[in-house]
Amino acid sequence: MTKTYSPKAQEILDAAERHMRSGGFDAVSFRDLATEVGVKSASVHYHFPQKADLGEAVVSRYTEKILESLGEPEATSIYEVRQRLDRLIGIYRTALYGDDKVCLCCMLGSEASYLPEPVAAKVLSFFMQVKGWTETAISSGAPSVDASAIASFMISSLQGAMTQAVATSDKSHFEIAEQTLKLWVSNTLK
Amino acid sequence: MTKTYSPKAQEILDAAERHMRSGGFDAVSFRDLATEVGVKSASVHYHFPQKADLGEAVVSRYTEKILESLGEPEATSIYEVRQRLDRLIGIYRTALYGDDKVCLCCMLGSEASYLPEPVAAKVLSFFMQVKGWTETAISSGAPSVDASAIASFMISSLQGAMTQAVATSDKSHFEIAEQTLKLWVSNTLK
DNA sequence: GTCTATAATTTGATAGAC
DNA sequence: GTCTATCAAATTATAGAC
Repeated sequence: MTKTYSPKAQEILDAAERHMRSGGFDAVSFRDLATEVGVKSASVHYHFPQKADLGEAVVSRYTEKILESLGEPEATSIYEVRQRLDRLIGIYRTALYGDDKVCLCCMLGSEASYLPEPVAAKVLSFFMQVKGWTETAISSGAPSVDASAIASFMISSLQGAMTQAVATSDKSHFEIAEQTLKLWVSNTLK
Repeated sequence: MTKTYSPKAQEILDAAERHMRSGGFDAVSFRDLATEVGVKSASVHYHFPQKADLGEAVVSRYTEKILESLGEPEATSIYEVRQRLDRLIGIYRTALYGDDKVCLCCMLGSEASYLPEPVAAKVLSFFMQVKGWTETAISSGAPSVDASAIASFMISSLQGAMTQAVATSDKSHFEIAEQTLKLWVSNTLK
């Protein structure tokens, strides 16, 4: 079901994703994208007729990338659950440390009510899938805990830590969240 | 040091704040604001010549509102620390439940690198002041804990919970964060 | 796939009358 | 303080040639 894109379309998606992560949906313009990838804006419209199409494509591709790098969620022990949760943390860590930006759906999630409906739907889908992955990881290796609540809280904390880190140009907020969550998880899982 | 605004200027600030909370800085336009408050766009420019002026004013006023409603931070016991932290939680709760939107600096914080520099500075100031208030609340009533880390983590979690709640139209993410944080705080303060 | 050309709209912003 | 009038620039988007 994964759509494939030509190299140029991928360049466009890369640029669009960067801009959306910096300033939100309105921060991407067809002309700017075109200039950045070395074509004219009409060519960008050829690949993605409407801006909502572009938004959907960016979010879908992003969701696939993330789920792929998360890998299989199933765990067979509490030790493995912790390993899976470390992967989740790593996703956010990579986003923040790699680009000094908030992650895509952290940005677009805040703007949900402002987005074209199909884009908002993709953003919702991202959150459902990431939370689903996390729940599966927890409940498969630690069946007696409230996997849904733990997943929700971890995603909340990691996302907010990224936002605070970007807002203040101080990544220690993320370090604190990571440390605190790991300790909290090991006290919570049993 | 608090600037005062005419009733019309306040209406403009109210409308601008709403739009910024929905879709970020770019989601407010002078014409839309003007229509909403019943004047022409030139009149909005009279009150706030540049868009950055408007942004600064919105964030400054917001910061003052929040700090005023937080009240005095000093606590004389762990019980009082918990009361102060409940007020902090209440700020975010009110923002989410009152308007179904993320709080202002949650939105603008993510966009920090995209904002006009003076606006970004005001957003940074918001975070410093709210974190400072929280640190004072904790350290005054519970001197032996790491107030800075607790403050950072609470703000991260509350903000991320709001984002997740807005992105998924599901406020239970906030309820979970609130519950979890309260339990975590009572285990952490001693 | 990419281009030129262009349309229709919106944007931030200013000058000057009332 | 608000208005009319206007501007230059930027925006999304389309038609049609190559």
